[in-house]
Amino acid sequence: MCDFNVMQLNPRAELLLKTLIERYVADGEPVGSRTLARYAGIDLSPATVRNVMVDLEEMGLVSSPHTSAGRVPTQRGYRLFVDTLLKVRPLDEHQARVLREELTAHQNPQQLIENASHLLSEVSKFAGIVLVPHRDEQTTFRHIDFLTLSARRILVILVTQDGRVDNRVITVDRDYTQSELEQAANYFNESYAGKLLADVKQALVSEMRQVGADLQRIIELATEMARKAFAAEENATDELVVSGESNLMDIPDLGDIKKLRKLFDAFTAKRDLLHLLDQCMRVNGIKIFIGAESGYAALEDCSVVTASYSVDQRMVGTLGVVGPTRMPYEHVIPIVDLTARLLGAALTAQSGQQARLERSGP
Amino acid sequence: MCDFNVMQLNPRAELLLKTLIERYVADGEPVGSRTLARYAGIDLSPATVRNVMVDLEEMGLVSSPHTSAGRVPTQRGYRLFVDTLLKVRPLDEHQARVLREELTAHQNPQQLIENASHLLSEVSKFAGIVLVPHRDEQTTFRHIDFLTLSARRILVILVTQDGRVDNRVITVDRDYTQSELEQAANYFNESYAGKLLADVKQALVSEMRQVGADLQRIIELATEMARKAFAAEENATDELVVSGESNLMDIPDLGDIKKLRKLFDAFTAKRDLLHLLDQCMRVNGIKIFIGAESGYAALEDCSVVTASYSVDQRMVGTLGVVGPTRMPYEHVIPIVDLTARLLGAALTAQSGQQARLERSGP
DNA sequence: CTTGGCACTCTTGCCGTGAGAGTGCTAAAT
DNA sequence: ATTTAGCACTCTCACGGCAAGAGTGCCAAG
Repeated sequence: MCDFNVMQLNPRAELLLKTLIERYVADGEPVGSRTLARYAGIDLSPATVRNVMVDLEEMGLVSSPHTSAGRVPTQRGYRLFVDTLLKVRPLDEHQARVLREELTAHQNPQQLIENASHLLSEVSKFAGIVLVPHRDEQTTFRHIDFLTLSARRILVILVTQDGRVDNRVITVDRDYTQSELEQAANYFNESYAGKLLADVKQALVSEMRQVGADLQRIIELATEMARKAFAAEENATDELVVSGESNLMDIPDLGDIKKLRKLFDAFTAKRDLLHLLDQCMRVNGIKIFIGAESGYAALEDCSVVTASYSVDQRMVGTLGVVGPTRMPYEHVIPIVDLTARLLGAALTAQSGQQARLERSGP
Repeated sequence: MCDFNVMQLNPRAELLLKTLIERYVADGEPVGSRTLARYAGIDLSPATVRNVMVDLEEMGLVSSPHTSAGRVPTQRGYRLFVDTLLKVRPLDEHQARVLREELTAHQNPQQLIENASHLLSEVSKFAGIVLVPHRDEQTTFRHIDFLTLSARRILVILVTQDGRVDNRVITVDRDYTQSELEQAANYFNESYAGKLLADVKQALVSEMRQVGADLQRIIELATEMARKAFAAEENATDELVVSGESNLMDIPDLGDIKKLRKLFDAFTAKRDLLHLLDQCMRVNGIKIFIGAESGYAALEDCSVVTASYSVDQRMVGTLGVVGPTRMPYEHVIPIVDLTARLLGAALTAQSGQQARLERSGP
């Protein structure tokens, strides 16, 4: 009869829904027809407003907790609101300055990521999350070091082009001298610097057959270790940096300790969040998950506002804010948006400078 | 009149206090004279028990929340309990095995630390914490790498003897070629491997004056960078790894969201916890802070059970469990104790193997 | 020193009540 | 046809009283 996806509201109903959500987001209390009439700035009697309310209720945009309470927005109501009614406020100049000052290129990637997460939570007053996908396809090899820790345990330090440092211990089948290891590292660093990690692996496989006997030993060694190091790299869960979780404890909407607990467990487990953010990677611009839309039980009373950030026009990660469904979207959206831009810019500045340096280098 | 520190309880009072605490820890409800009489396994009437209770109450060991509730232990009651009445149960064999299997030497130090923290929370069902002090005096230099990220930003990778890898970006005053940087790194690695970080710094200062002109440049460069890297290292807050915070949300004693919030903020801020754990470093064996004894407001309704762990007979860090004051101490203590031993052993095994390896090395 | 008895206190849950808020409906007004 | 006023109705919430239950404190007897 009436298709919800293309449902049309008359301007008055829109205005009322909009102010209803604004009021509800502001005080967290069901809003009645009288207050709504007053705040909408329209000259209507409460009775008329009530008539509109039953329409909105039929459309599933609002609901009343009980007979004699006001109305609250439903999930679908929020959805329509953010999709069509929301006017994003320009970001408060003070907050914008804080973000701009803190997210400068004078930090290494890890620091930048953590900073972005921290700032998201600080400025939004909710929890900030930043996803850093570690993908072979996207990372280029820069430098490797092998250090013996004990008899057959070797510390491998892997540096990628963008300055990320990763290290892990691998166990090998026989003893190697430090000088063997150094030769292997040198070989790696000279042959493969600047190549994609994936290509490095490829190359290693084919090289195994072609190379002369003198190099054979070193390559063999390097391959064994690199295979292990890279294999681990491949399986490594993407990194998720979460900040300001405890902000969520002040939110009365999540007052129920059990909900909070589920949410915190989700932050610890990270799996669901990773998956969610991963989906956002493809989308350009802001993406908003309201309540259960995310599909994860732990987030059912939350909304997640995300944006992807790009380095050199290439999307490399996602960041966002997790807060209660009743959050000031018009406020949170520009925060997430600006943070994504700034983080992207800061990371781009680094990789850009670096690329330039290498093109003109020796 | 009566000195609380040397107060003597007759055996019966001791027994009653002990069972009172055991009961209270078990159900979290004030225990009355009737139940107490029953559980103490002693043949006394409730009335007699009540008489003892007033004595204990006068000594400040128990208190009643209101007239017609049973008694609950006070902080001082817990203190006396853990000091003199507590019989530590041997650790459940299953749990002990889990710990032993997980804390093996086949992990790098970072992994070991995180694992220990995770296990502490997993097994105790409270929050686990591990302090990893980064101290120049205790860390020995192993290896350094310099990589240019962009014009004047250099990525310094510092590896310490125990396999910890640290990296940071430093900004320098003029451009350096990669080969200059390599020379500098080589100089460092050959001259200072195995020395204490503190000594390395010392040496650098004096060396500046003695060295010939050809090396001068490199040393100058190296010094500049190392000074920055080490300076940062010095200021770096010690590392604190916290796990299983969300376990605390299930504890009804901390039901008050505000308390929980304070506690979580403490985990994030880490400052107070660091300080507390730092104090424990000096003490051998288990140390227990009950309620406000720690002196930090955030921990006022918590107890902290800690133990230091040692590498090669030298205490290098502290670990422990944060939980409600009403916790099963006899259960938590052996967990913390064993974890500290195992972590120490695992770390020692690595450094030991390594020391042996180096002595016999080239 | 221990015990039984008893009055007393305090919490907890329950119920009813009344005020307040807001609705839904209907009939009148525009 | 839309808007409005009026009114009965419903539901929540806070309050107070009340009875049951638990446990104490004290006293006097064993």
